[in-house]
Amino acid sequence: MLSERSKRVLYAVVQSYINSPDPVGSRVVTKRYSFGLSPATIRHIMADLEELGFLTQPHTSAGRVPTVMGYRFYVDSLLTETGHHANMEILHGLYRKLESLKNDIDLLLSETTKNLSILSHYLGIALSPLPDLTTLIRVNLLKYRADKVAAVLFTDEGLIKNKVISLEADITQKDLNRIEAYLNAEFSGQTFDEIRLKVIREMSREKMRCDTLISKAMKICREAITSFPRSELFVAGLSEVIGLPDFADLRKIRELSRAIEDKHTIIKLLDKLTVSEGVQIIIGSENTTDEMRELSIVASSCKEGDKPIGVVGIIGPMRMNYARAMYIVDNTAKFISRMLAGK
Amino acid sequence: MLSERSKRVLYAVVQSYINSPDPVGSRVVTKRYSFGLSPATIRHIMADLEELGFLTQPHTSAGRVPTVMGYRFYVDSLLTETGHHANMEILHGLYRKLESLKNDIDLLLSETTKNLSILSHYLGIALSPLPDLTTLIRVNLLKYRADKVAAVLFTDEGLIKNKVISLEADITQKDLNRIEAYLNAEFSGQTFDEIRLKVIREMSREKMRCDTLISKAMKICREAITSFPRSELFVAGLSEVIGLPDFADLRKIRELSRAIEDKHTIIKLLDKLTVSEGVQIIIGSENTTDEMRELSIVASSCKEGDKPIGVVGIIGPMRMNYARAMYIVDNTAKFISRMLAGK
DNA sequence: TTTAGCACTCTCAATGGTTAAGTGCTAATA
DNA sequence: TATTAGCACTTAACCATTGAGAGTGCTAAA
Repeated sequence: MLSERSKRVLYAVVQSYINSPDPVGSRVVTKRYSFGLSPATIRHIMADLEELGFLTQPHTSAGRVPTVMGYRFYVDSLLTETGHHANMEILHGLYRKLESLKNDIDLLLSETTKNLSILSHYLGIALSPLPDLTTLIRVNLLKYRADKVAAVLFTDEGLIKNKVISLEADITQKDLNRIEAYLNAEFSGQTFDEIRLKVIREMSREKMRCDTLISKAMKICREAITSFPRSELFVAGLSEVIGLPDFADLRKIRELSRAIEDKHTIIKLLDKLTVSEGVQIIIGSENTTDEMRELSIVASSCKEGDKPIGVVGIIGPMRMNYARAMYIVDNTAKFISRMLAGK
Repeated sequence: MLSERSKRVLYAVVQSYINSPDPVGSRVVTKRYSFGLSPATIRHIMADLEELGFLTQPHTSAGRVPTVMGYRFYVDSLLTETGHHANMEILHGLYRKLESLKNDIDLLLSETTKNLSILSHYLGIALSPLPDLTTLIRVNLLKYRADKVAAVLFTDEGLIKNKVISLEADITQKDLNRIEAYLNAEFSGQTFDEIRLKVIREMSREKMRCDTLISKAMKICREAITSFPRSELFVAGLSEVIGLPDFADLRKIRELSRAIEDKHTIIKLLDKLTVSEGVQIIIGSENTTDEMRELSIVASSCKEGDKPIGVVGIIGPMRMNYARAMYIVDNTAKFISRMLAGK
């Protein structure tokens, strides 16, 4: 439907615009990219591309700028290309430093976002896995002061969380040990989601039987699990983004920083990407979220074996260096996956 | 040295400028504040105040704006005033919601920063206490996978931290229990600082004796303690600050967000305030830090009894509503102190 | 099908004039 | 002597105008 020549022109326009934020006119296309055609011809082609929805002009006498469709075309043709062998030794240098954080996923992800933002000059983001899908390996209950218990939850992701639980009544460590054994027997190996359900069911039944030990166990379990932090979002590099010509407007920065503070919006977006394979790209209004309609996301999920372990990515302007971003995100995700696989 | 009349004028100028960001001229002073003097006289006084360094003009034909000295005068006279009884029921409403977080200081502080920024429309900040001064209550070591140990550290601040430690050799839970008992006997009740020192001394001695159990214990202890997170900084409300007329300039926002990302700068500043009593105010370049030379800090430390538990505060422009900020920070600090005291 | 030529449109930067605010100074006043 | 009125001066901010420059679409010729 699109002639080979039109494609080449479109590609050139997008690339030129990504390189510098000036609307690109017919002249620069002929000059910088050797088509062997005059500006007039290019104009014709560009007019066609505009009619088809790939380009727009900010105003009548300006050059053209890609639309979401235009970026999408560009990105899709990037995806079919064979891997970019840009030389980024820095990347490996940076990630080598992270090896020592293997044991602390939160810290690992938070450092990773910093790396992402340093490398890309955009916003680095990372989402730790949804607790629903992580499975519990073991619980340990430790008495802490008279009426408080620290529950230590071990999960299959190397993630360990603790939570202090207040009890009305005093409790002995011995009782705790029995509760602990019971909880482990009952719930270990199951996902948090399953456990949540079971606890709710059990609790409604327990009311009748009134077996204090088990009901206490359930109470502790519920406290520990319901308060288990939702999947956590790490963000870094806002200062990189401020200063980009695309964010010259204060309002845009404000919107972005609000989105970062909300976290909710971004988490929902990334959540969808947890399961998908490879680098995912969402361009501008492809995003249904309103705050994101002028931003693009390049993200990839990390896996430990088959299990999704989190999402890492970059948020930047639509006019993003997609090739570079994809390269960075892809390698980062692979690096983390490999590291967590223990290799 | 400053006549009573001059003081009143200076106070009026600062207050007027805080209320709206226009340089204040002699006319508005006479109009809004009833001095019973003509603009000409006020001009004389303001010229004197400028010569003394309390005021400046942005340009020849503009009104006057307070200097750091001017703000300092204003704030100092605020401090001598009796408490402001502004009615802020919202404040108490907000903080009631935090009661449930008593058991998780990190979460508590992070929510507090949000409250601070909502209430003040400036940047809310909170610093968790320096680990050097917190004392260890107990250690528990839990085996986790074959060659990994989870160390759970209980401190006197309700703060519980865990840390996964990788060992070269396999170890049984039984050995762990003995190590645990040893560590508790040796170190419980001491500050992290003291423990750090002891461990270092012990380790150099251990090399000779080569008692594997103790040397293992020391290794674990060092790992667990040295990696104990430094005092953590929580920040919220950047989007509140963007949009303030004082931050119309993109560069300022960029500087601020860089300072937030660094954390280091702000931590160092707040650290000094940990020990001091009551609300502390640092205005603009009173700050030796360069990034902060156009910002003011209003902060107060929280105490549990005598023990400093952290610092909460607000960062905003020099042209800050100090009275309000002081009120908010003071009450927040007191609220948290009270809550942690168990009342 | 491509291209040269041309009139048209629009932004951007510079210009200049006007207004309004606020000052400092001087001289008169209480 | 302290205060005030009056006045000339300075400056930023606003507005309209202008011209340059860039890029377009259209038409007609190659």
